[in-house]
Amino acid sequence: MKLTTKGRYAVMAMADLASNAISGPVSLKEISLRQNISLAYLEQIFIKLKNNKLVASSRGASGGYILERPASEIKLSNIIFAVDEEVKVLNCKKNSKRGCHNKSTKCITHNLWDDLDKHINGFFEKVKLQDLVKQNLN
Amino acid sequence: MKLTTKGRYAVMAMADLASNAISGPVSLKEISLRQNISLAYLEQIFIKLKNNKLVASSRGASGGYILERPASEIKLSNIIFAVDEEVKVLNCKKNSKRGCHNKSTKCITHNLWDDLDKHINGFFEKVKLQDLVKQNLN
DNA sequence: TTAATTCCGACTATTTTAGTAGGAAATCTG
DNA sequence: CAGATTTCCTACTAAAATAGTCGGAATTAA
Repeated sequence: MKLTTKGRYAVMAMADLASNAISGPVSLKEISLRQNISLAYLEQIFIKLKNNKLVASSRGASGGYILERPASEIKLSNIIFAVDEEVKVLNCKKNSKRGCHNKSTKCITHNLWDDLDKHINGFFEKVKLQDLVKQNLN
Repeated sequence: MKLTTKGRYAVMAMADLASNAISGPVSLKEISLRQNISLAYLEQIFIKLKNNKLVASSRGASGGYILERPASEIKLSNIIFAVDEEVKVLNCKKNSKRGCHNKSTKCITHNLWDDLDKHINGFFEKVKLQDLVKQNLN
C-alpha cells in the first residue's frame, strides 16, 4: 500500500462521482473544476480506475464516468490499490543487496513493516466510498 | 509521519544498539557492518537521533553511541519522528493552490488522511524498542 | 459536421530519497 | 606526544519517484 497524492486524488474523484453521477455520467472536466485537479492527470487516474472495474466510461459528447458498483460496495482500499499499485510500504526484498536477503542477518524490522502494512490496509478496508459521501453531507 | 528506508534504518540501528551497547558505546562502524548500512549515511541518521535525545555519543577512539534511555522507554514513534521529521502522511495544506484551501471546495478526504495519520502513529506509539529486541531473540 | 469527450503514449519538470565526499574536532591508546 | 579512531559537520550528487504536461486519435451525442 503506497500513499501518494495520486491515491488521494483518486479517492476525491471517486467521492465526487458518487455524489454527482446520480443520473448519467460525469465528465472529468467537471471533476477537474470541482476538485481542482488537472484534467490530464485525472485522465491517467481514471484509466486505472477503469481497468480495475471501479468505474465505467462512455465516450463522446456528454459522455463521462459512472461508478461501476454502488458506493456502498467500493472499499477505499480498492481505489488506492487501483492507482498506486504497490502493496508494500517498504519492501525489504526489493533490493537484493540490502535488507533481509539471508537468514543470519535477518532484518530485525521485517515483521514490523509487514504488520504496519496490514494495519494500514485494514484501515482502508473498513471504509467504504459511501461512508465518505455521507460524511460530506454534514 | 513519513515512512522511508531512513526510518527503517534508524529502527534497525537502534535495535542493534539496544542489543549491543550493553557495556560501553558501540561505534557506527560496527553497526554499519552488522546491519549493512553505509557508515556516512548512519552518521546522518545518528545526528538526528542524538538531537532528539534518543542516543548519547562519546567521541574519539573507542567512542560510539549508547541509548540515552532504556529500550523499554523508547517508542518506535520517537525514532521515526526523529529521523523523518514530518508528521503528516499527506498534508492538504502544504500547497496553497490545491487541496482544502477554502471552505466551499473543502477537500472531502481531509479528515480521512488525518485519521489515517493517527492510525499509523498509534501503531508506532504502542511498540517499544524493547519489544523488537525481545522478538529478535526468538 | 462539430464539439465534447475518453483514450493513449510519450515526454518532462520537480521533489524526495538515498547516498557520497572531504575534512575538522575530539579522544583514547601506546 | 603521535597516531588511530571516532564523532561531527557541511555540502554536494545520483537515482528514483512523483506529479504532472502535451499532442493527437477515436468515439459519440447533438
